[in-house]
Order: sequence, then C-alpha cells, then structure tokens
Amino acid sequence: MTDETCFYLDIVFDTPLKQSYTYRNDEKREAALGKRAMVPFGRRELMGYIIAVRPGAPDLPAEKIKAVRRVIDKEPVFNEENVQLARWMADFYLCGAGEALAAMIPGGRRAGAVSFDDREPEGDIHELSREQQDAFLGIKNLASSIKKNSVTMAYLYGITGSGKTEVFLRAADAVLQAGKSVIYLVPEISLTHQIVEIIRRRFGANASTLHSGMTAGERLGEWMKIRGGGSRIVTGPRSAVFAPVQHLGLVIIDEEHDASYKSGHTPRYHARQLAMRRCAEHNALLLMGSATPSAEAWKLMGEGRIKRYNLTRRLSGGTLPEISIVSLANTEGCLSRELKEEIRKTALAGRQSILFLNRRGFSYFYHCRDCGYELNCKRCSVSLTYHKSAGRAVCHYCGYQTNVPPACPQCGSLSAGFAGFGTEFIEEEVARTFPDLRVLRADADTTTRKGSLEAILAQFRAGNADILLGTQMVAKGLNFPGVQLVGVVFADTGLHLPDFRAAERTFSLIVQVAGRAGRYFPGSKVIVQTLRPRDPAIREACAINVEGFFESELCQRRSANFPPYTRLIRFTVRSKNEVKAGRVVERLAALARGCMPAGADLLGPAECPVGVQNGNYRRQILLRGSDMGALHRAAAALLAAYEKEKVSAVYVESDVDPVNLL
DNA sequence: AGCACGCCGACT
DNA sequence: GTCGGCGTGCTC
Repeated sequence: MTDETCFYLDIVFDTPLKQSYTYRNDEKREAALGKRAMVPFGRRELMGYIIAVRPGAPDLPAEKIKAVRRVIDKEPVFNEENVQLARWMADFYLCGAGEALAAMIPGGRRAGAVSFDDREPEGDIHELSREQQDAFLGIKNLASSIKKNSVTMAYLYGITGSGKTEVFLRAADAVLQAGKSVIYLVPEISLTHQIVEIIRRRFGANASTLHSGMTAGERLGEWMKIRGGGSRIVTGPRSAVFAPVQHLGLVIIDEEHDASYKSGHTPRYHARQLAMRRCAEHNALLLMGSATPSAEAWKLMGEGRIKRYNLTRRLSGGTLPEISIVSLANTEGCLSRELKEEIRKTALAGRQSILFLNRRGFSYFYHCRDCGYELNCKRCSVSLTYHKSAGRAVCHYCGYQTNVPPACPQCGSLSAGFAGFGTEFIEEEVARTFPDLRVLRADADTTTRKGSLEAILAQFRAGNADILLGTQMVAKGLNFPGVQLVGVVFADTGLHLPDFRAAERTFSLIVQVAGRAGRYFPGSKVIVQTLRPRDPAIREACAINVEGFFESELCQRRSANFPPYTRLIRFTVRSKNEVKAGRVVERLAALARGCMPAGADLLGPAECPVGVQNGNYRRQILLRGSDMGALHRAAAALLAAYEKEKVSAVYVESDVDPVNLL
C-alpha cells in the first residue's frame, strides 16, 4: 500500500449522499482501503471511509480534485469483505455506502441499553436430552455439508426452557473446533450480558462482544481484536452481524422473531438478511431459534428451505402454566373479577404477581360521550395520554403537553375525559382494590434514570412488593422465583394497529410471556384479559398453539397478498410542508406506476398511520411484489428518477422489507 | 446532512 | 438603514 502509484482514493461519507468522491493522496500517507480519513468537503472537513484505491486518474477535471488532509488509522478498520458488504447494503437497502459502513461500528453515542435479563446462567455444560442430542447431531451434520450457491439454514423451534442455548453452544463449539468462527446474535437490551457471561465462561479469551453499552473506543478495540483473529466467537445485538471474523463458519440468531434485528434508522437493514448474505458467501451455516418464529421463517420451514429441529420438552420437567382468557366486556375498570381473585389468592399464599401492560398504541384517549370529540396532539395525529401525576395530557411521539380540558372543548359537555388505562391508572385501581398490598411500577416514566429499572426489579426479587406492574420492559426480564401469577391486563393492545403484522406480534408476545411464567414457577397461572376473547391470535396464544396460529395467519397473508408471500419496499415522504409532502408522494407514485414490473402493485399514496410526527407531514407508498429482484430494480429506478427532480425540504426515506408500518 | 448564498420582514 | 428568517443548491 506504500506504492506511489496509489494516487487517488474513492471516499464515502456518513450522509445521505449516495455517490463516492475522489481525492488525491499526494504525499506518502498510508492510505489504504478500509481506513478512515479527514478530507475537505465543501466548506468543511469531514471524516470519510476509503472504499477504493486506484492508480489511474479519474474522469474529472483536475482542479476539482482536492487532497486528503490526514489518514486517521494506522491499520484499516474495515476489511475488503466489510467494504463489499457495505456496497451490497447500499444497493439493497437504497442507502449510501458510507451510511452502511457507519452502521457497522456504531459509535457509543448514548449510554447503552441496560441489561437486566437474569435467567439462570446455563454456563455449565449439561447433558443433552434426547431431543437436544438429535438436534445437535443434525445441525453438526448440516454444518459440515453446506451446499454452495444457496444458504444453509437450520432452526431450533422450541418452547422456553427446552434448552436451545445449550444446543447453540454445542454447535458453536463444534464450529470453533473445526477452526472456524462464530457470530452469536441476541436481541437488544435483554440478553447480551447474560449470554456474554456464559460464552466467556465457556470459551474464554476467544470470545468478544460488541454492544451499545460500550464506548466508541471500546467497540473499536474489540473490533480490531476480532479482525486480527484474536477472537473467534462474537456475541452481540443486530450490528454484531458485521463482525469481521476470519473464516466465518456459523451465525446464530437467538429469538429470531425479535423486532430489534431490524434497524429502526437508515440503513434499515435486517440482521437476518445480512446473516444470510454472509453465510452464503462463506459457506457458513445460519442457525436460528425461537419459541415463536416469524411468519417468514415459519413459511421457509414449511417449504423445507430451513431445516427445523423441534424441542418439545422442558428440561426442568416444569409444566406450562395454566393460561385463561378473561373477557373484559362487562368489567368496570381494568381488573376483572377473576384477576382480582387470583391476585388475592396469590398474596395470601405469600407469592407475587406481575401485571403486564403493553401500553403502546393503546386506546388511551380523551373522549366526549356526547359529541365524540377526541383530544389529539396538535403536531402528531395520535391521541394524548393522561399523566395523572403531572396533571397533564402528553403526546407519546413528540412530547407535547397540555392541560386537561375540564369540559369538552367542542360541545362543552361534562361527560368528557380520559378513558382507557395505562400503568398509572392500573396502579391506582390496584391500590384501591388492595390497599394492603405493596405495588411497584416499572415503565418508561419510573425508569428514566440509568439503573433504576434494575433497582425496581431487585426490590421485587427481594420480596419487598407483592405486585409488579409494568410495560413490555418487564416481559423480557421475567424471571422471579416468587411469582405465581402473571396478568396480561389488556391483550388487545396492538391488535388495533394498522399493520398486517399486528396479530403475529400479539400472538408472539402472549406466548413469550406465558412461556417465561411457567418456566420457573410450577403451579403458576397466567390470566389474559381481552375485549376480543375469540380473536385467533389471542385464542391460539393462550393455547400455545403455534401451528394452529400460523395455519390461519398464513392463509390470511396469502389471500391479502402480504409477506411472507410477497415482499414490500416502502418510501416515506416527510416534510413540514403538507402541500409539498403530498405533491412529492404523488410524483413518486406516478414514477412507480411507470416502472412497476408485472405481478407487482403499488399501495398508496397514503397518509402514514402516524400521519404527522413532530410537525412533519408523513406520506407513504408501498411497492409490493413476489419477485424481489424485479421489485428492487423498480424501486432503484424510481429513486434515481426522483433524485433528478428532488424537491427541497422534503425527505424521502426508503425501507426495504419494512417491519414496522407505523 | 450541513453549510453558505440570497432575497424579504421587524428591530437598534 | 441592518439582523435574520429559511428556501435553494452544492459538496471530489
């Protein structure tokens, strides 16, 4: 790389600019592919990534080309595979290559997520059960007979507590023994710490982790260690899929259904997609696992494209909890008679209860019974939530606050006010109903300080409360030996959301909660309260019938033409100017109609389900088709056409295979 | 995305 | 008269 013929560098930046820029490198600076450099860009100096070193002069007037100021790295941060992968991502996810590279080592921007999962450590090597043994041998076999030109995938499908982790660890061990490397992906927040501990105990200095709780420097240090071959098993959330291991042999995706594998910002990549890509390239095995697979994975298993291994038995011999559905139809307030009785019984037995409430999207709204008026956020089109402690109505999206109108602002009726229930409301009702019981609340409001969630959970574990009340943040860390009762206060949350995956998410959440509950507390009970006791998602979840659920769900998806039978590409148009947003989305739709392949269709243009957010008007179109190749080419052509006639102050965001349609 | 250039309203 | 609003255009 010290060759004097390397005069020109192609550099990309972490900006929405999709091209690369060419710079001169006239001194003997150690420029090389994969290093970072400071370069003049317009009137400022920017950090960029060197994605190509080329000897010849570019097709540009010489006076336009500026010189590199400074090469930052002694050793390249990104290897050739990273750069190639970034190019692929830029193409597939319709983003810039610099944005893709930046996503690979996210700098420790904010203090990272807390990890509070406290499942029993499974670090010690256990004897495998018959089922585990069969799965392990099958997987080992698959790993040593990988077919070229396609991805080889396996799935551990089994209820919580059936010993998936031990099989993952054995598979990892076998791959390491064969001299190859392993990437072990876990969902954000909950699992990282636990699994890292187990892996460190099991594989020692060979193991690395890359997670958001690390500072930028720590991450980079770990990254370089992996790159140099200093560790051959890497654990972490979504972005760990980029780990520059040598000789990749296996990627594990634990809790494959988890939504955190899909990035929420540009580039909106899915770790599973990247894992498939990398496994195909390296002839490595992709091994996933969950008690509630995604619809995509379920379909592929049905077709035999993913080899499925079932784990049907709990190792501890524990039984699944008794799950009952209770209709809320004739209940005043939020606690049904059945739930109240069980809470009382549990407390009398000296045990604890968890009340679980998934508040997001919940119908928690100011409503006038006389004229139907609803109090919505002025900037976002969602209903405001009542926070009693502050005496204010608050928007969950933008933070807007206002006083609560004492009477209906539209007709003056006094029969107006907040209906529905959030954690605060439940806390109050619980306190009123059980004045003698001690209640702890864990949600975004009570856990703003770092570590406060751990403190609350520790209190609860120590037995300093009878009831723990919380949003989904308690669902994942659900492991308290003293708990006998889990109440899902309102299971319908999310079923109302305008999203074709609403049923799948609801189903998955209930099964996960129930699975956790039964694992550690024999004789435990789960009560699921709902306004729709007949809804298949809720019924099958309470019966823990994954097959039954997907049988009906996949039928519906097929007839409605939604994934996994089709694929989607979403364009979101965002602008403070409503007219412009409308004009641009109409223009995009017109361009789309002009380049749509056969068998594909266009949904929209439409207002996004959250039509205004933070003063931005949001509009969307969806391209839908069964042939991803053709659909993708159309999307790229559409974007390229729009680039030429870009409208100012309007932003177009692309999302390939969107997971969240809100 | 930034950052500057550029052309129209209310302030010392 | 100027300070400053944010619309438009460019970055090797």
